[in-house]
Amino acid sequence: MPASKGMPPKPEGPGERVGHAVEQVGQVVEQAGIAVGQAVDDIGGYIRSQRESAQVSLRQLARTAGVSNPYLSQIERGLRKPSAEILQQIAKGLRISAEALYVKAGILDEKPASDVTDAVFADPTLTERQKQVLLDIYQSFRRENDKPVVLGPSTELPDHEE
Amino acid sequence: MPASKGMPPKPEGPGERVGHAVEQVGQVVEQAGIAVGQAVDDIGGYIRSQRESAQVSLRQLARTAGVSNPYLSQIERGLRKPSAEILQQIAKGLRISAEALYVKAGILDEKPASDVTDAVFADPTLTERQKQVLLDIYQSFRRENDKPVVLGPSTELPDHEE
DNA sequence: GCACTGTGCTTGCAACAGCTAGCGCTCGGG
DNA sequence: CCCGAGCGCTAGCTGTTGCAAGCACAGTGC
Repeated sequence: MPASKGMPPKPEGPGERVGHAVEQVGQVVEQAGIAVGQAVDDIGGYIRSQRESAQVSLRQLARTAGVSNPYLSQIERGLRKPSAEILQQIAKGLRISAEALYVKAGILDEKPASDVTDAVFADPTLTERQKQVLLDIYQSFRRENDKPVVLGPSTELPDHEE
Repeated sequence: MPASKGMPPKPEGPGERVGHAVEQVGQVVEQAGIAVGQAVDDIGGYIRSQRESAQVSLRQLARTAGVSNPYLSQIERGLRKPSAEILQQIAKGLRISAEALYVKAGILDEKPASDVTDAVFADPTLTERQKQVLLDIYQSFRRENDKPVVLGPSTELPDHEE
């Protein structure tokens, strides 16, 4: 495999034997990359999965997050270890909480689990109607997540358009 | 004042007039340092005050925290900006929560005292974006409850009295 | 064919984080 | 006096982070 800049070459080699060899080398390299990513608690893979489920390109996220797109690419592939400030910016671009990324990056402990329904009912700052509305939305979100992946993008697209 | 390494020289100059001038220059320098520290939300000053109230020397804290003592000195004086990992180590040495230092450093928002927020963040059945949407609605409901006149007294006043 | 726009990635570099080696100073003991 | 232990800090160095410039590739329209 020749050293090429930019996109990796297509696996369509000139001959089948060469092509098979190229594919095997590529798999070894990919597995090494995955091992590196997992060694840092896979924050890069998590960012990529969030980005893909939001159907946003790497460049678009880099722009909304305010980081360079090569650097975001390196982060997603586990080649670099971003600071908390960068994670904060990426979270802003993904419209998720920075805390979620901090937990994945290992700089913040995951909060103990507690029940949303009980907490909403017990909250003294909400009216009863507001509690019901919140819980209706909560339940509909959970129903969406119980459905097959086919229904996932259809709910995500309206948010993406906003 | 000659350029000296290590500790600053004692203000006991050879003459009173010289001594007074040295003190005034020293105060100006100190005030400039304080301004720099405040520009980064005074995480350095906060660490120093925690260390002093624990009656621990800079070297002792550096040792228990596992960071170099010159670096801890620079952090306290606002000359360097520590990463979250270093803050985590310093928090361990001070026996305080890392979250407290993250908040001071500006990489973590101070948590609203709410069980609902915790519960939503911890819920494994929601995606990160759904969590954020739910919490945005929750916060806007609470803001509405701060202005009962807007939504009409018939729904708000009974709950408000409770 | 071409040019254009978009995609994700490579490469090299500057700035910064964090460290080591060492400084001057204070204090206490011999 | 000396020495040792402790104090906080300076200066120089190395490795890492985050970036800009640029690459190859894919898709679209003329």
